[in-house]
Amino acid sequence: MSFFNELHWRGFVNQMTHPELPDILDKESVTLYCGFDPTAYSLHIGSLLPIMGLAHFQRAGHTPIALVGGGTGLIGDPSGKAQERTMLSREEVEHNCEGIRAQLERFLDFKGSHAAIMVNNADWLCEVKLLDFMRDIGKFFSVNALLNRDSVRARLEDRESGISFTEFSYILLQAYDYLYLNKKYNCRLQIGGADQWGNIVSGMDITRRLNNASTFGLTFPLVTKSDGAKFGKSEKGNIWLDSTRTSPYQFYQFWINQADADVSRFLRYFTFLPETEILALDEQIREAPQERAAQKRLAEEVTRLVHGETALANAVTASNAMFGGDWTALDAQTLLDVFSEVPHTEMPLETLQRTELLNDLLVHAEVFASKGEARRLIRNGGLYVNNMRIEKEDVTCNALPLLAGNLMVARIGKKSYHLIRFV
RNA sequence: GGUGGGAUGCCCGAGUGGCUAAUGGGGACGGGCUGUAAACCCGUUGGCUAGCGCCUACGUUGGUUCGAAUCCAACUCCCACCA
Repeated sequence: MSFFNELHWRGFVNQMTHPELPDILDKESVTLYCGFDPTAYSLHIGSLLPIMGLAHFQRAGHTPIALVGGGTGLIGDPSGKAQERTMLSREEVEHNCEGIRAQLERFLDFKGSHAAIMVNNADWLCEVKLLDFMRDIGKFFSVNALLNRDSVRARLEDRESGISFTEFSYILLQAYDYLYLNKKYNCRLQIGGADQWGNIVSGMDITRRLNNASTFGLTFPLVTKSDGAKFGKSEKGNIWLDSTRTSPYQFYQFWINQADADVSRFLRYFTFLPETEILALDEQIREAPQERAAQKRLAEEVTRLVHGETALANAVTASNAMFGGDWTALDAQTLLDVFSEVPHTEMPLETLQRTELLNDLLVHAEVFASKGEARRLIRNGGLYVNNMRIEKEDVTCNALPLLAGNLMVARIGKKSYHLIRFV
């Protein structure tokens, strides 16, 4: 399969600027770039598709440039944003850049003949002189055209939020990036999410005029879910790539829980598995959906890619223990490992001895916000301690044996665990 | 600036003197079924209490009344129409 056909088959192609782009990509080695906003210290899985995109290009012999938006991040891209954003301080942006730069480095190969390049647009955007910029770049942008852009027009029509000149001018900066990278690295392709189309086209336009170079653009689709909910969010918030924000266990669980209707698409997007293997997994989902072979494989591949082999192994062990396995006989260290992901309270052993009712203890450990809540849950049959369902509301603490001498594991419902450790 | 309307529990939204911790819907949580799914069914959804019950709550502050989310007054904020 040709490289472009593979991209297409995987569903990476939303729009492209030239119909001849597939040919060029199959015949020549191209330098391309994709930008990442430093809105936080970590990327979340919304950035995973463009990252995979860059990696695919590199594997096919093209040279990827990962651009960290240290300059544009000071302004803020209005694309797809209903409201003016709060500006981040220079220090925050700089700090965020360091974080996402370190993450991006894990996905690309910075050695070899098509070594990836990492750049930060603060390096050139911060050097540009205002009047030069307005004369050299601004002259080529028609305000009439800018006003017609979706991202701008939506904000103009909404009198409540409006748009500041700062965000209005954002597109010029991103266009300038393309111009700069074209000149310096002969970068000829920009890729990005579907919302980046306008920014990409503007960059191509200015590059054609000023560098007299013909360049290309390609966008990826917006990742959607079959139930209409936003991809990449759990009830607890964003799924981050940083293991301190979203633990490898939670990350693994996020993928395990994807719907049958989505998993095939996500395997194409977020793994490097070859077509034959993905088609085989599609088949298994049809034949034996209850096995969830595709979800397991998806979770395994993506967790390994983002967090590495060891973290994956731990996530799998913890998952197996929490869903089905009998962990009550495990020794203290293994228990602590398995439950290292779950909320966890330490309290003195004497608190246990002084507290009579289990309810009071669990409220004390902040497993429940109030005794009423605890009672309600027990009444509904949703509380388990050390893997045993609590049947009565007035169970006393001393009726329950501790695990490994000093541990108590409370479970609410099927999935929510809390570890209490007595010291 | 003028005139009208509104503010209720996580959200929407009923209630217009006692039967109202407050109908209903959504969401959330739990149970059942199942595949750690979807759909569906059931339950729970202010605090303390084993329970009787007690306390706190209907924008804020006062008032009328045996009794107020409900009536009155002032204040704060929102919305609509007019200028």
